[in-house]
Amino acid sequence: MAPTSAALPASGEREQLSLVDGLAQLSFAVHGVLESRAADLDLSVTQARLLGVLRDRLPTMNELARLLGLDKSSVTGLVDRAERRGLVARVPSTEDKRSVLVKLTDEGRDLVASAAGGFAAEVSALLEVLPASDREALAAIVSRLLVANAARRGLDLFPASGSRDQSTR
Amino acid sequence: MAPTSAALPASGEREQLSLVDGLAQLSFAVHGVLESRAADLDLSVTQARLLGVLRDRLPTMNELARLLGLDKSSVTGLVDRAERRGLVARVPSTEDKRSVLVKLTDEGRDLVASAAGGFAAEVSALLEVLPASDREALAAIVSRLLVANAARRGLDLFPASGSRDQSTR
DNA sequence: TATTGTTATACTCTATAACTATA
DNA sequence: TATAGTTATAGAGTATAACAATA
Repeated sequence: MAPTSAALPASGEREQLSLVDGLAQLSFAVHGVLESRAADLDLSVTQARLLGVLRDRLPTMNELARLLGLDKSSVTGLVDRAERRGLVARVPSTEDKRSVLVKLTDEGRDLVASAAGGFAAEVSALLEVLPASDREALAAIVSRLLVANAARRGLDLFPASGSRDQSTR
Repeated sequence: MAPTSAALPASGEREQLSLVDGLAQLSFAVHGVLESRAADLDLSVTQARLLGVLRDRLPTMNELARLLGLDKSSVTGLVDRAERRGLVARVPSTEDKRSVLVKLTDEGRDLVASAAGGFAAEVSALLEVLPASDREALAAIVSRLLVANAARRGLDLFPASGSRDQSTR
């Protein structure tokens, strides 16, 4: 189920990977790890993302839709299926009677911890072929890249640090 | 449609991104770029992958299934929809009358070139926030990482360089 | 009137199982 | 008998449009 080849980029003309092609292949590899670790727990990547988002948030359906980049009607079905499995629960909002909050159940929390652990272990294994100096340099550069782009788009890279939940108001 | 946050990893406790979390977020960012560039051309990521795989191959349905990591019945539908749009064509094999070869049409080739160009441009834009020295270091490290892991799994990172097509026999 | 969430509907993507035609 | 491909069927995931309840 894990896609092994990059497919779209890297038409394969050079003998050395370009940065764009390299990042594309790396991205597929990491995405494939996520896919297979989630599948081990009978989770799709989407369900895993849902649980991941809920780890440090108690969002409304609407906020969830924005966090996941989906239409609200898609989130209805997504949460339906997760709720049917006992991984999340809908909680009526007291502030606004139209709203519904979505929270992780204990079972959901266990499952997402498990998935995150497996994911981290397998990505770490991928990285073991690199010398420690490369890993340190890579961490620093990737961090700079993400921070700079997040800043450029006015996003919060560390949502749960300062104020508690509901970050995207 | 592009997922902005990493969601699963990065529970958000540190003030500095770990390498695993960073790679996860980077992977989501790159995947999101692929998604949105493909969507611009009314392609799903799956359709884009199909076209990408076909750029330098003339595989049978069966080979295509292995290349994409899908069941052959899934590939039937995938190719059906692409064929209906005029992006690929089925060609009966002369060697084995059971087999069907799948090839890119001219229109499909144009479209995938367009998609690849847009993808490269947008990923390059993401990278522009980095100093050139970081980009060079990143390219070198990512390349080492991919080559080492490919070698560890006995894979061919440069399929179309030596022998022509049908690499995964 | 505007917003929140759900429902109805439709399409893509995916898999399993059964089938047809060839080998 | 085994392999290549398709079909039938089922389910997840997604979106658009229409709706009910609440603001």
